[in-house]
Amino acid sequence: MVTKELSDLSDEADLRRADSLAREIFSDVANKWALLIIEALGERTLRFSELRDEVEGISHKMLTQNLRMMERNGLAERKVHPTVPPRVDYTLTEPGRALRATVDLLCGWTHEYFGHIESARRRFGT
Amino acid sequence: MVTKELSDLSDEADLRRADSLAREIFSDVANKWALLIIEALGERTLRFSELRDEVEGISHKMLTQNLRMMERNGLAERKVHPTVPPRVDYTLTEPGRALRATVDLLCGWTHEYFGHIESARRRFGT
DNA sequence: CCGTATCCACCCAGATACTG
DNA sequence: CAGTATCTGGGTGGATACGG
Repeated sequence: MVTKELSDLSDEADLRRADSLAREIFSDVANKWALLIIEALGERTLRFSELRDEVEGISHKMLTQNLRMMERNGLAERKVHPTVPPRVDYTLTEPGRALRATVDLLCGWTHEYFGHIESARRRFGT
Repeated sequence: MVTKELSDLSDEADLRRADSLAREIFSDVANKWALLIIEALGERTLRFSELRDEVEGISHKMLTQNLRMMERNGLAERKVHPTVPPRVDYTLTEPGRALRATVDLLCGWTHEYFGHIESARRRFGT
């Protein structure tokens, strides 16, 4: 790394930066569309339009926006085929696949506790 | 269950309802504040004000809002002590603790891939 | 201390239209 | 087909105030 002379002060600064970066990553990832896209991609590679069909209810805009975010964070790889009509494929990278494992767990949880939640809501009064 | 005579049609209807319910639960849970609150609660039981301090940056409003949601879905239990000043304790229920296990994994992921993400961003150009 | 209600500024997401 | 830009309404969350 660069410029690491005054260890005490810069260590604290590093911690703060790391913290804020961690929170930023968390915010990026902990949102419904991102997680649904990751789940949709799974092991496959899909084109933009296939993803659009796969992730029910997502708009063109939200899809591109989240795909950019995922590319930026190195979660997905974007491969452009210079054909006509154009074709763009998206695939999860290794970090993306690791993240998907946790998303799978979340989906599993939803399935497992579906009944609990339904009845909890009834007790609560919808 | 009630009113289940015409099996074919109501089965389809059930699937649709189950699906929309699943998506609703997913949306409830897949949001940054909910996940951070769950993580903050952990095994402990905390009062409202302690949670407020623990979950950095959350507003009074967002905290109550998410806690209500979690109570409604049976993820957390709310215990009011009729003292003065009032005191309200929150604890994760069993479903909530199960969910926390997946959140822990997500946090672990963030920590593990921190470096990957940082460098991916540099490659991308911030 | 905890909860709710009101107000309002801001952001976000959808719609639309246009490029390559 | 995929991506970008612009516009706009409605939702969202912060601030504030007040009640239990």
